[in-house]
Amino acid sequence: MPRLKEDQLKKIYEERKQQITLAAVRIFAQRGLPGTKISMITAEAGVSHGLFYHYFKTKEELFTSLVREAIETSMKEMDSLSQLTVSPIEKIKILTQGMLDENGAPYFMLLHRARNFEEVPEEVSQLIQQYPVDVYVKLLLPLFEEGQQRGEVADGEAEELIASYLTVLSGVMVLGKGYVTPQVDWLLRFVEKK
Amino acid sequence: MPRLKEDQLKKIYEERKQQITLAAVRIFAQRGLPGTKISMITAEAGVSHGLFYHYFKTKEELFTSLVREAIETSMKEMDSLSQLTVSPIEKIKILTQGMLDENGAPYFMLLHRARNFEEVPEEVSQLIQQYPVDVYVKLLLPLFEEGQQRGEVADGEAEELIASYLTVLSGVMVLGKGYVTPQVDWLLRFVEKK
Amino acid sequence: MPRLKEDQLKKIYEERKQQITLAAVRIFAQRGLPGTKISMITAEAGVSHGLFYHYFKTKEELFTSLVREAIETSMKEMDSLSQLTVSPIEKIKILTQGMLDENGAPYFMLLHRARNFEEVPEEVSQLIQQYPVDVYVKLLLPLFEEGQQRGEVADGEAEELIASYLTVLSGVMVLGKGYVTPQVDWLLRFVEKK
Amino acid sequence: MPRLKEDQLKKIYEERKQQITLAAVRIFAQRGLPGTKISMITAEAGVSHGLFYHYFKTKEELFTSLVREAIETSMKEMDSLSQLTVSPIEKIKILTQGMLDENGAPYFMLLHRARNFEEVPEEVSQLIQQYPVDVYVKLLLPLFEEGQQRGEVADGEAEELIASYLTVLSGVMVLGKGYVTPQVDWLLRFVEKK
DNA sequence: GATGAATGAGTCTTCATTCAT
DNA sequence: GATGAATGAAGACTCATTCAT
Repeated sequence: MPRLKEDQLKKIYEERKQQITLAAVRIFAQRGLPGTKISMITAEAGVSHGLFYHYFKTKEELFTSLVREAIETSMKEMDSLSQLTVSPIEKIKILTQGMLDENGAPYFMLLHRARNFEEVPEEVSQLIQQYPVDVYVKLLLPLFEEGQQRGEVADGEAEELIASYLTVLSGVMVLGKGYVTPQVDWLLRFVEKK
Repeated sequence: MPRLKEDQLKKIYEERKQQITLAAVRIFAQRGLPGTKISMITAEAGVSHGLFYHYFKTKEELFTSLVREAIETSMKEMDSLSQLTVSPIEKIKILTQGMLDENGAPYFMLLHRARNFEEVPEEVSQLIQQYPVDVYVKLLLPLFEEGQQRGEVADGEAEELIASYLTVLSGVMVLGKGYVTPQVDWLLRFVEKK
Repeated sequence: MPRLKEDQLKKIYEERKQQITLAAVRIFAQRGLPGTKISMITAEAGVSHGLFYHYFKTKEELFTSLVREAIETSMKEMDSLSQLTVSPIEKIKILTQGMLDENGAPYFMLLHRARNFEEVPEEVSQLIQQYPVDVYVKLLLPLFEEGQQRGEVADGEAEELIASYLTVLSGVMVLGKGYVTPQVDWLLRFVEKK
Repeated sequence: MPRLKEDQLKKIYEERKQQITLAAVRIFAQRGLPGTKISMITAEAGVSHGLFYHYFKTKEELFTSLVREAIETSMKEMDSLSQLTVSPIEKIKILTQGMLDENGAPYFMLLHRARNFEEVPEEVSQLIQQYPVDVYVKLLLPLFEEGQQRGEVADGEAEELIASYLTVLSGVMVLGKGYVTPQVDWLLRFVEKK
């Protein structure tokens, strides 16, 4: 029988896993799947490379689970906008700020990499196909349409407007250091009426 | 006719080199340096992998020379804007169109990869440091200032506006397939006055 | 265009492949799949470990193909007995000699390992299930029945006799060095009448 | 009652050790030394892998001690034949039955593996050299010679006959599942006179 | 005694690069 | 110039072993 309570073991397990996961997100985001070596992740996490395999089956498996997580998180965040009790344009502002947030960036970067570049595991390809940009567009459609009715959001084909705006936001997010991040208010020019 | 023969050989040499280079740009742009295998390049170019080394010393060397070329080309293009005899906002439109041009995209992608991600050869790091985004900003500054004076371009700190716009354009370019590419006129909202 | 004729390349390719294969058979037979390291095979074959992967996809793939080959060869050999124009007991003697033959032993050892021991690739398990000992028994049944009718072969349930004899022969073959190989005439006592 | 407690601990110790040992014999016999992972043994024994190292220093040490045990047991069994008060051929029958006994098989398999295959620890090699098949032959020689004198055992060079018979029995034993185990009476044909 | 987290040596495998032809 | 056989450094992954709890 173990001296350590099951709880304690569980806690250690989850903490270590989280620790490695966080390191992995950062490095995957920066270097991509083929550019990321296990040794980079474990060095960043401060553990031995052997421990990686105590927690994850393969590099690909971890990458895949991170992409899955990123999709879920981004869907949830966009969805949660509808709960807020502010005007549409305010919601769009919040969305914009959220997407430019430093902390979220690595996840978006991951998605970007999964979506466009590189050799990715089959499962990632499938996930990406299941959640094309279009899904986000549909999710945001009511918000933008309401904004148009209220005269807050620029007229025109709402779906294209949303898709274009998401492209811009994603692009900005993906670039990261080396580029100047535009002010939120400037970015909103793309969608504001007049 | 040894002369003729020499010319022919030279021509074949250049053609082959170009053939491999074009393949390399595409694949480097899509997969990055570590994600690109020599075999991918040579397969795409339709030659044996051994031949690669007749034309290039190493994978890194090719990557580096492509980055150098990309920098030169982009500098030249921006510079050439000043020769045109159209209004500032028109020039910015042309710039925008140029950057979104399909053909140019791979080069920009390459630059993007060199600028942000991945392990790159030392020489590439140096090139990138010599040509930060700021250099482009300075290059475009007269154009935007003139635009502001004429009331065509949005007010505000011109350098930040340029840098931000370049971020937006670069971001859009980098995303590629999987995202909706915004229309040029729509993108111009970011810099247009009113 | 290659300087070497396609034939020559093909020849080199086949020779090298054969060279590695032979080394592999010996070592797999002696050490089994998990006991065989790629470095052992390539050292025995006198090539670099990298070359192994020029000719084979994985260690498992090679093992599998060898098992397949072993099955085919053994089936063919038993089948070819029926072509001979000698008495049944003579054929059984030839079979016995053939199975004890040093050269064939590694292949049988391989089959034995695949049949009984060790972790083997899924495909090997399937092959082994498709070709149980029973298949050999059926193949030899006419031969033994004719022998019984002629009074050359011991009476009794022919199928069990064959199966038992194959067990004995396989066992002897599998043991190899460290044990005394029984004389063929002595082994024939198991099946000879009286 | 520290005394009682000590006894109990000792008992638990021995039981656990036995439990792991039994699991190890089975798996070593089936998979060989390199094919056996500590985790397989501990899973089979139903304990954590860490516990293995409370009872054994290394995998090799356990394997070696098992081989030693197998040698001792087999020597003892053959030796005990001479105590019996039955005819030589009866004794040979008992020997045969003993060797085919399911329970003993794993030990013989172990010996077989140690004798022929695989990478074994230096100490095992030495044990095997100290107890070649020849030792068993010498042990059984009086028995077979008596059998020949009585006309129960086939004529001929007794030592070769014994060695050959041991080969046959060992072979049958080693094959295990997948093969038909011959009946004892049928195997005796090999040594019986007539 | 017992557990499982942690480590690192050893293998498998990939792939950039060289080189004989 | 062109090819593909050959090499070996580097990276992914496994697993025996240690050790804190």
